[in-house]
Amino acid sequence: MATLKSSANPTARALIAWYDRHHRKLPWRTTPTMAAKGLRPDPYHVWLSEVMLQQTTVQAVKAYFAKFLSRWPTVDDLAAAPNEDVMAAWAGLGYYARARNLKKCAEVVSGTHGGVFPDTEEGLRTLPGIGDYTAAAIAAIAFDRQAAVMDGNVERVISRLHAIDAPLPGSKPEMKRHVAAMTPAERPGDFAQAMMDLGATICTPKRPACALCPFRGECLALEGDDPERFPVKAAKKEKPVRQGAAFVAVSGDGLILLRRRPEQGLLGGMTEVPTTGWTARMDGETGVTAAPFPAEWQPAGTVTHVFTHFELRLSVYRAGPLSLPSGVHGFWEPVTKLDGLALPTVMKKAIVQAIPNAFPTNKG
DNA sequence: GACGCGTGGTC
DNA sequence: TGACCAAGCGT
Repeated sequence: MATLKSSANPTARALIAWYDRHHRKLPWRTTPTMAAKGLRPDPYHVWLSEVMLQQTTVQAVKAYFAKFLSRWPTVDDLAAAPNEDVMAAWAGLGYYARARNLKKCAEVVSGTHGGVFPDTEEGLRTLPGIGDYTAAAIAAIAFDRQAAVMDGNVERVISRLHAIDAPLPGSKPEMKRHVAAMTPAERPGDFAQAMMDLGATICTPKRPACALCPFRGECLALEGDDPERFPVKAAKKEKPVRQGAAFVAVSGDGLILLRRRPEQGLLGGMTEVPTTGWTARMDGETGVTAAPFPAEWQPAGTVTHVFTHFELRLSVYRAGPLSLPSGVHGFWEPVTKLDGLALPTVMKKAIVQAIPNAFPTNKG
């Protein structure tokens, strides 16, 4: 793993030297040694990991990455998979539009590009679910392109390095210019991953380990003695509380009533138990009177779940064992086979509230 | 440019 | 313990 040529800027050289010693070993990566020899990671692996990592921690992604690769070893396999299988495999990871776009993207790459990913930032940028960050990351990491990669980690590093007082997201273009100016022609993929590793392990949001940082001699935020002040961000809005009811109906032979949510919007395309609308106030029609069918609905407690932009308090009602009512919208599934379904976490919570042992393999 | 969009970990 | 945050994207 040769250090960068002296023609590269000294900041990038210092970072790459740090990365060669301290890089994280992750399942979707090749080592710097391999990268330096020109060995590239599989673009399918890079793409899959990058999409999963959007707003999601490395720890949470690892198991999902392994499961997807095991089940769909190539982009063609994923393209050929049923939507429902992909949504079920993604269940629990959140931001389900990513899974819908993942499937669409696989279909385009497999059907239109012969199973080969575009090898430029511009080409990648046209694919579903691939935005500015992901296009640059795949281009740099998988195809050795000199692309400026900027995610939340990089924003933090850059904002501190230059002590940028202007708040995000307005300051993004300025930061992007700094990243582009730093990015070397040699090993741009390792440079990008090094910036992100630095942000994740040294230049952390709280209590950064500045003494160990390869930029400690040139960091303006450290010089100003308060690195934690950066990045400056616009104030965020407070989260409203919404309320609703969820109905867990179980038949005499152990079937539970489920529905599929609309493709668009919150939890789009995922499976749910019947619920009322989720509104600011619990009034009139939003209570037990809005059950999917008449039955002796018993209160089973409440579940609280925090989404990105609101907090949900669900009153859970249970009915059963009962004989299957007719004319009910939805489908009935064995309570013993819920694990294979596309149930988002909030719905698992509601089901567990009514049926404590519904997911015996999970904590509960 | 602002908003909608999940979840689990951390302190 | 509640607030913050994590390899953002689409509209």
